[in-house]
Amino acid sequence: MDQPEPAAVAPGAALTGLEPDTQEFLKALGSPTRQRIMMLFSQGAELSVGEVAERTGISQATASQQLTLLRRGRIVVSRREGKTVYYRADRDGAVAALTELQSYLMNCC
Amino acid sequence: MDQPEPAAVAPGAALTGLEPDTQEFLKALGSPTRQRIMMLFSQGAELSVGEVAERTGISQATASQQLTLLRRGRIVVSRREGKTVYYRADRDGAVAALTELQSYLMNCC
DNA sequence: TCGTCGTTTCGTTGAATGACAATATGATGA
DNA sequence: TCATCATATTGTCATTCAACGAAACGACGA
Repeated sequence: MDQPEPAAVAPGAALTGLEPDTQEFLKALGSPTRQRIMMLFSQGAELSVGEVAERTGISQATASQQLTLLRRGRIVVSRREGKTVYYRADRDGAVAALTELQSYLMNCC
Repeated sequence: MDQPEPAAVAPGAALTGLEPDTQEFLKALGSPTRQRIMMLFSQGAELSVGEVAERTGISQATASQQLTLLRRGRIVVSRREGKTVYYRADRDGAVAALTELQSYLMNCC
C-alpha cells in the first residue's frame, strides 16, 4: 500500500478516455512513413519485411521496427512461413479501432 | 524544369494516400496530453485557454500550444470574446476527418 | 552439425516533440 | 494614454522518435 493512486481499471484509459489499443492505433497511423507502408497492403496484399523495405526504400531493420508498431496498433497482422514473415492489413483490427475512435469523438465532440 | 518530380496534385497525399488535414488530425489525437484536453470539451463545453491549463495541470503556454495543434487538426475551433479565447470541439471537423480515415482504411485494408 | 538467408534486436545519431519560464502581443477600462 | 489581464510567442532543456549499421537470432538445406 505504498502508492495512493487507484488506477485500477485500465492504465491510461482513465486519464485520456481512450483505450490503450486505440492510442497505439493513432500513434501508428500518425507517421507518414507508416502511412506509406500501409499503402502497400492495398486489396489484401501480403508482403515480407524485405519486400516492404525494398518498396519503401527504407532499411530492413527500420521496416521491421515500423511493422512492429503497426502490428501493435492492430493495423496489420503477421504470419510466419519458414524463414520469412508475411504481413497484411488487419481489417478487423482497423474497424475496431475506428469504431472506438468514433464513440470517443461522439463523447467529446 | 529543375525538379523531375511531378507531385502536382496534393503535396503529401500522393505519398501517403492521406490528406494533409487528416494527417494533422491523427498527429493531434495521438498525444495523451491532447486526448486529456479533449475530454474537457465533452457535451459542447466551451473553455478558455486558462481554464484548460488549470484543469489539466499544464502551464498556460503549453495549453495554448497544444490547443493550436488541436485546432490545426480540425478537432477544436476557437472564438474570441474580448481578451479571452474560448475553445470548443469541432464536431464537423472531427466527422470529416473520421470519414476520410474510414475511406483510407477501406482502401488499404 | 554447419552455413546461409531472412528477420529481429542493439547501440548510436540527428531531428522532432513536450514542457516550462520569460517575454511580447492585444484588448479593455480608468 | 496607460495599466492590466488573457493569450500568444520565444528560447531553452529533456525526452522521444526515425533511421541506420552491426550483431544476434531462427529456420531451413546440404
